[in-house]
Amino acid sequence: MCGATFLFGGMNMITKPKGCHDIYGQEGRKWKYVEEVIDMVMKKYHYDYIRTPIFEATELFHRGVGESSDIVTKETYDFVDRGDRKMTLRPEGTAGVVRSYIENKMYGEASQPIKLYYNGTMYRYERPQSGRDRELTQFGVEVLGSEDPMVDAEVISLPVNIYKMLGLKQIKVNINSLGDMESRKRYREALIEYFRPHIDELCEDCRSRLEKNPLRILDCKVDCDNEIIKNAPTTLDYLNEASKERFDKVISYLGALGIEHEVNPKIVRGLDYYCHTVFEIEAKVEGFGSQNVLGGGGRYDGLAEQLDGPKTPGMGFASGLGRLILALDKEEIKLPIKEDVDVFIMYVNEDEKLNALYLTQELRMNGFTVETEYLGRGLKGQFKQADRLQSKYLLLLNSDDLKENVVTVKNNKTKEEEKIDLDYLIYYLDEHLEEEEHLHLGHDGYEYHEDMDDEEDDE
RNA sequence: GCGAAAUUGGUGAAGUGGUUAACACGCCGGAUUGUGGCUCCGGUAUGCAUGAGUUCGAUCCUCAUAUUUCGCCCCA
Repeated sequence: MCGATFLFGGMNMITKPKGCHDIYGQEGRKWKYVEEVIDMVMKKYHYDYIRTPIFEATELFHRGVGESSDIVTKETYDFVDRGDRKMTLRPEGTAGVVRSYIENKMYGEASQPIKLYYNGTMYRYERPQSGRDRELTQFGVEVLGSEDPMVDAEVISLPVNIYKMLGLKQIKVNINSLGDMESRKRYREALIEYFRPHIDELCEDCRSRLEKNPLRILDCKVDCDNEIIKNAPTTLDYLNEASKERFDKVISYLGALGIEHEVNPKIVRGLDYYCHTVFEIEAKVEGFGSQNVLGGGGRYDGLAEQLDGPKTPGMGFASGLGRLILALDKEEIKLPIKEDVDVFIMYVNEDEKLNALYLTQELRMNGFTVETEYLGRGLKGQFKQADRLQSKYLLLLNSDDLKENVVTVKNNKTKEEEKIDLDYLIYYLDEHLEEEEHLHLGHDGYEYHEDMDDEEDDE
């Protein structure tokens, strides 16, 4: 009694860190399901799973992601370890994967290009709000070693197809090209020249962006209706011939894949390593909030070299799992999550309990999902519990029956029950549960939603 | 980093400067001594985010802190 008061009333309860979440129960099942779909699609696209450390040397992110991005300059979780090494919890996935590619000399592997996918937590010290957490889960891919524009199209199609497969409908793909390094540099200079005379007409934030990251002025929300921004030169005006051709190919390949998209010159992306193709996928569903970018990515042909690796073209995307699930919720998409139990084993006395324990293991080892009683409840309570778990069959153990090597098996839907010989039990359950499976098959499993192939033109 | 709102049991919530803080759901028990899901009856134990202040007295008023939510910034 005192203990309870002490624990719950007296002390400050320890809570989860700001901007983090405990995911469990129905929410946990949703995450698990979505991750299963991701794994399945990645397998079909033949991407290899990679798992890199959650923390890396701080320098990796400064050299990789870039000094001008906010993510690195003021949003990282940094710490010094006991050996005085400067470490950082990864704020994004690409830098670590490319580091691993170089360190493990994957460029030397026989099978090229290297196609990798990851799914893991990232950390950013930000002010939390809807769709933005300090610990976030992202899945994504990196393709290293091919500069074929087809790769760009494939990488864009991947998240789009995952979203569609999950049933998401209201999404929009924005795509743009920054051009190669030369185009990008020329554009940046032109942009500064263009904005400099108008600097006083822009908002305060934009003034500070001018030298540091002028591309970002383009998607300023304060000034988005400002004529100066509307009339600013776009990246596309500054593409050289080769870059322009390349971009046209990406667009045409996307068309071949049936991926609806819009060329939006305002998409510039925040991370320094991008060149050529950049894209973002927005959730357009009502009431989603301001953090509506589900995923994005682009090409980063210079990154490997910047990290002291061989010059290697790269293309990737990252998508926020939390935001994806938020979008699924907002579109009220029911995921086919199965959580029901095949068999609930009921018992009352100690002798029956021993048999229950044995049978529980036996059935589990034979592939059934089995639950039993752990709290010493009476039969009434056990029936209730079995219903809560939506158990398909009930096993009632009875000392007298056990002497004759039989148990009562009750179909919890039809309420029919019969006594089954223990030696025959597994065969019996197998047969009866299989019938149930057939009924479910239409609703379960992964299937394309009808609108997957026929796109409407509502743009 | 800046701005706004919120925080009442296991859950959803109503409410008040003053003896026992509604109601509902859930859970546990009983009616039904080993066949439940309906119904009826009872129970759910010093619970109003944390800390300080004002007051004879605070869940309520004030301040601080934490967390959550929403927006800015930025991003997935």
